[in-house]
Amino acid sequence: MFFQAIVFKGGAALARLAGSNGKATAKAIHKHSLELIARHGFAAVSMRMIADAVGVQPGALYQYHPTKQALLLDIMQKHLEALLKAWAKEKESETELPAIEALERFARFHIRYNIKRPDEVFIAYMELRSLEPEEFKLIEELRRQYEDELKTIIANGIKENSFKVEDAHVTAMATLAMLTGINTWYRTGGRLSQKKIEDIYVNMVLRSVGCAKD
Amino acid sequence: MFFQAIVFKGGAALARLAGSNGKATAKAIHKHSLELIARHGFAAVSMRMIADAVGVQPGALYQYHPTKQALLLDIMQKHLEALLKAWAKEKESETELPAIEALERFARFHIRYNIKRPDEVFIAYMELRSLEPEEFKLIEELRRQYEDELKTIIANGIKENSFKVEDAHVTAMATLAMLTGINTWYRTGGRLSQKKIEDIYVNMVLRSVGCAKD
DNA sequence: TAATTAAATGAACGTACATTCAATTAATTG
DNA sequence: CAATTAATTGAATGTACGTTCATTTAATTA
Repeated sequence: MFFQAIVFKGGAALARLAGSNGKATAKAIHKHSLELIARHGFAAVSMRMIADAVGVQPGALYQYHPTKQALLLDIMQKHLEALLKAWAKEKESETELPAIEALERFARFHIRYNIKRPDEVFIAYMELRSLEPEEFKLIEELRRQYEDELKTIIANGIKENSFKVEDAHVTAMATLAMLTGINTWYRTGGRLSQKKIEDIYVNMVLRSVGCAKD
Repeated sequence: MFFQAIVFKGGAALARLAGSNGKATAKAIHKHSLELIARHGFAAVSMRMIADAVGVQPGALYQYHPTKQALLLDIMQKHLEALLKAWAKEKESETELPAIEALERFARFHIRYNIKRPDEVFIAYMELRSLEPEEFKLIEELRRQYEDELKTIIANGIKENSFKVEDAHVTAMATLAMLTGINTWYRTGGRLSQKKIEDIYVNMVLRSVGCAKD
């Protein structure tokens, strides 16, 4: 007993001496698993890899999430809820905008938000298949809520005769795919400024619904 | 020896009796791994799962691909090469089309081709990260070739003054993202016919480059 | 400070993984 | 049909996986 207590120093303390953090805060786990899962995919990331990145033993992770899957669900859910909340806040400034301006505002919001959180966006789209049916339903519902925001804007534009569009749902899906696709090629410090890219996309979106800006 | 030969019947024969195929043709392996990888992701699919689907023992797969990764590379490479070949054939009918018509032709081709091969498209996009750097370069080069086809069409449209577009590259990326995104929501037998969907998207694409059709 | 609760460790469990290989079976060829 | 080559099996190898847990360490509370 006595000897053991002296000889086997606490692993966290040793890890800290070796440069690791050794503090498995929920925030640190979230941050590191986000990066690892975005880079390698959920199935290719092990709890050991996450633990290493956090600077902790694998077992410590189970203080925060009961399973590996629960960790993934947490990442996706937090992302989508934050996205919805951010959009709700954006909306509340001016509630009754004409459809054209509402669409532009949505497009700019979506681009900015997604460019700032490429890992979350990628995971929320790519790892749906790693969820259990029940978890999947939960995430799909949040995603649907967000898509509905755009669908409503487009439907309003049709009603107002601002947009010449055949189908609000298909148009919303096409628009979202286009906007979200920025993440596949955009890198900070590239040829074009973020503002410039934003303008190009907004222009394309507005034109594609039949209301050219220029 | 003698007894063994009688008692332990060839596994392939037994599998065949049990309803499985037991013939690991390259085609069968390709087909089943395509489906499995598209559904579960490369990292989540084991050689055992593929072997089961084909109706064969895992070891038999190694007659056709030296590693699991080589199998993935084969799927992606075959897909992109077939895509490029199909587009080359589509082009050869009428070589010097006006940019507007060339863009419409490309859009329709892309939609049709991708809707017919959702698994290949999904894998070629999603599993890039599962490749080694050298393999990645190979696939990226094929993808770049395809993207360049659209970029050239758009650049020609700018030269001809048919398109009002700020940046050929960004416009090409945005257009491809929009078109490819159909696969995320399209299901055969849905509310809209394939022709209708095609028309809606072509309309949006043409409008987005500043040349409305109607 | 003492008692209590929370967090982290290190080692282990059983399972599944990609891959290999000698032996067997099937297919091809002369 | 005999000889040869190719394909497949079944079993094994070593590794890594998610998760558990008694024990130790740290943090909180009284």
